[in-house]
Amino acid sequence: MEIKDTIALLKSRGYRITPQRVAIIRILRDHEGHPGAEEVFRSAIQVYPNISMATVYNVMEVLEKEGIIRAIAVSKNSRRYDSNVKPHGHFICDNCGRVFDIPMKYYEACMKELPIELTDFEVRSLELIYKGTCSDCKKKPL
Amino acid sequence: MEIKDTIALLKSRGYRITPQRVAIIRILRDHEGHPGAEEVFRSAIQVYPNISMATVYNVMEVLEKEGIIRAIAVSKNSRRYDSNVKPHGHFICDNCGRVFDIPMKYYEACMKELPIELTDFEVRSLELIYKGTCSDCKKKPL
DNA sequence: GTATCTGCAAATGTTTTGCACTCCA
DNA sequence: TGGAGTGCAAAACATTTGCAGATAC
Repeated sequence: MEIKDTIALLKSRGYRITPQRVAIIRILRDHEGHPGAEEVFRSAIQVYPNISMATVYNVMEVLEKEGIIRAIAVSKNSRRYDSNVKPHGHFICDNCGRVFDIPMKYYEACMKELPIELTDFEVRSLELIYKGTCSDCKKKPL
Repeated sequence: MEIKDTIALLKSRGYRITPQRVAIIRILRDHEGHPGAEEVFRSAIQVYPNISMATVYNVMEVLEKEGIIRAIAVSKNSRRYDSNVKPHGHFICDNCGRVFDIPMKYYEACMKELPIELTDFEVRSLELIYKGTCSDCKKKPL
């Protein structure tokens, strides 16, 4: 999604367009991988030296709630964000922590596979998470 | 798996069989749902009033490492444990936090669906996580 | 006997909160 | 101008760690 479309969406939902929010949206769009809050903060502070982690978390929460980004629970205490909200899976390397996108062929099928007794459930998201060791980490002896 | 088999397995891997470990294994076997560390602790303390959270975490880590249980990242700071290690997915209710087991028909297929550029990756686990609202929570107005 | 395990308390790291100030609409 | 948003510092929270003493084998 274009930055101006994201901003228009937020505006239409009653959010104020602050420079910090715009900066973070831009950072996420320009970021290659799957940054965590800390990483977003480090980029944001270059633009707004006074920005705080609280604001980063605040903005990320808004963006997630509005479906503009997706949060990935990588491990016990660390979440990463993905600005690609189209259905796909993730491979998380237990060693280096990097996150890789994986296609998700069976998305539609998985969305329909809730057993009968759970038909009243409302599914809002579906996550497919592979964990293991990436090829780079496999090469390193330790 | 039978309790005595679990114990035999741990013993064969060089772990000591302490009464705390046996108690926790028993608690997990008797537990219906998907308890968190706190819940396991509350049960364990009935049997061993001196047991500490550190021990619970220690035991859970051993059990997870040895493939006896599975950890599920429910949300930012909360993990649940599942003593059913056969491939299946989970539905997590965003409202009440309960975890429901979901069959996973495409497990084998998903395990094989890594794209060519990721063929050197070693997959150790696969998680399918549905999130949304369970039927009970949908009934309650708020 | 001794290396592993436990229990305690303190530390860690991430995320959240309270509150005064700021600034977008 | 007024209320949503920010920044700060402190709090909250689950989880981890260091270490002395206990204990399985």
